[in-house]
Amino acid sequence: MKKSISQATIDRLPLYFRTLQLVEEEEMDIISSDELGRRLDITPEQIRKDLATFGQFGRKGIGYDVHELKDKIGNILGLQNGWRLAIVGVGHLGGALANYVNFSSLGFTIAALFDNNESIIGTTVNGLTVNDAACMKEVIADQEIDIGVITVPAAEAQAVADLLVAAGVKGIWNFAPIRLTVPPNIPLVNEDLSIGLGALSYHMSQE
Amino acid sequence: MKKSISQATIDRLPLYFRTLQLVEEEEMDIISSDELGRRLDITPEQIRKDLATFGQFGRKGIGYDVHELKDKIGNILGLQNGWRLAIVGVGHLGGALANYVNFSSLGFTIAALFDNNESIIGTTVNGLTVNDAACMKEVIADQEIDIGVITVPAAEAQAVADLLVAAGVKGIWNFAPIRLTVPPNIPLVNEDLSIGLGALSYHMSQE
DNA sequence: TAGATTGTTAATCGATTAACAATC
DNA sequence: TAGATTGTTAATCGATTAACAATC
Repeated sequence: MKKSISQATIDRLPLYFRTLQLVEEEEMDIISSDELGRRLDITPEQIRKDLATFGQFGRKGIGYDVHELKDKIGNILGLQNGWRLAIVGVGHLGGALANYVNFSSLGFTIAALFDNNESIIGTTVNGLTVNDAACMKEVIADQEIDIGVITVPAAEAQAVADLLVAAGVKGIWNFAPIRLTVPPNIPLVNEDLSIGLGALSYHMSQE
Repeated sequence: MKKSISQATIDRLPLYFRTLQLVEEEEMDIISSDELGRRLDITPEQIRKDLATFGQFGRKGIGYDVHELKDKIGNILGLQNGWRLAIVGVGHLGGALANYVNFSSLGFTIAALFDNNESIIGTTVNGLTVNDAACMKEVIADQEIDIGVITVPAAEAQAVADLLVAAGVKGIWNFAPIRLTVPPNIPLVNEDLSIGLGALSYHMSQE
């Protein structure tokens, strides 16, 4: 299972997947690495190299079957698992994510919300009632949650991560701007907005 | 001006900056690359290499002056410019960003909001009145906006980018899941949530 | 002096790009 | 057959890691 695929390759797969979804809606049946690359600003060689990591998906002289390639990439990414998410911290960002529609097109379901603020617990966001964070263990088991999304302040994030791991989530998506420590078998992805904004500022200063 | 610093290095600078801010609050005056690396899960060699790209900031046998290094990195990132942001698209995500507090600690100011939805125009979010997107050019000039933040649906994102560029913004931070085309002198950073979520799903599927 | 730690050069590792045979 | 396009190997490029002299 440990084939050591480069993170750069993995990070491009969702882009391929999303573009293939769009291409599918345009009712194209075949696409070349050239056309896919043109749409994503990625070289066709790079795309063929990425795909070759996982097998042979195309036909020489023809290109790739759009439906088939989309499904294959979806399977590589594990989207068929239909992962269920719980958002911990229903502030502005957590609330926005609870309403984010693009998740469902990738096969994810937001299935539970948590907060520890009395004035937020019990309210309804996008059809889901906000649970008391104290009930995390039961609700996560009950709702068969796979992924914990952390949108609490940095100071509380590690404690929330610990609770989520104890409750049995299989992965963590962290929006708090802090390094978390989790067991090595629990994948963790950090979404750090200050990196992008900082990089933008840097490039704007170079002109 | 084109020294071609690696993007990987640039992306780590905001992490260094933020950690130095925290260390400063702890009233530490000196920090070693070892300690900084421990806090960020980055090797000390990597940190010294990154910093060496921009000059000599430390003292052999001693370490780095926390205040001085923080200021130097802030200047490299251009944070002293006090960039002013405008958010276009005050839906859930745009609204969340408008309320996001971490921006100000990096020296950014959210100075204008835009939408084209009649029922949102004129409302107040975090103390700012939402402007009609039709007035973008005047408001952006008036408010001296530097950065346009795009939080509209993918289908509208390119048109918004064109408007922002025409209005004179110096950089674009794009949250719409689509590749935008902007003039080469306008830095563009894409914030694509499906990459992180896709990568998380991939890693969870490998266990 | 001994210990600590930087800045920098050299070595290694890994990712991207180029080239092209295979083949539809 | 001629043109198109993949899959894969080789070449290049760039980033990280290791090592260590300089020096506080």
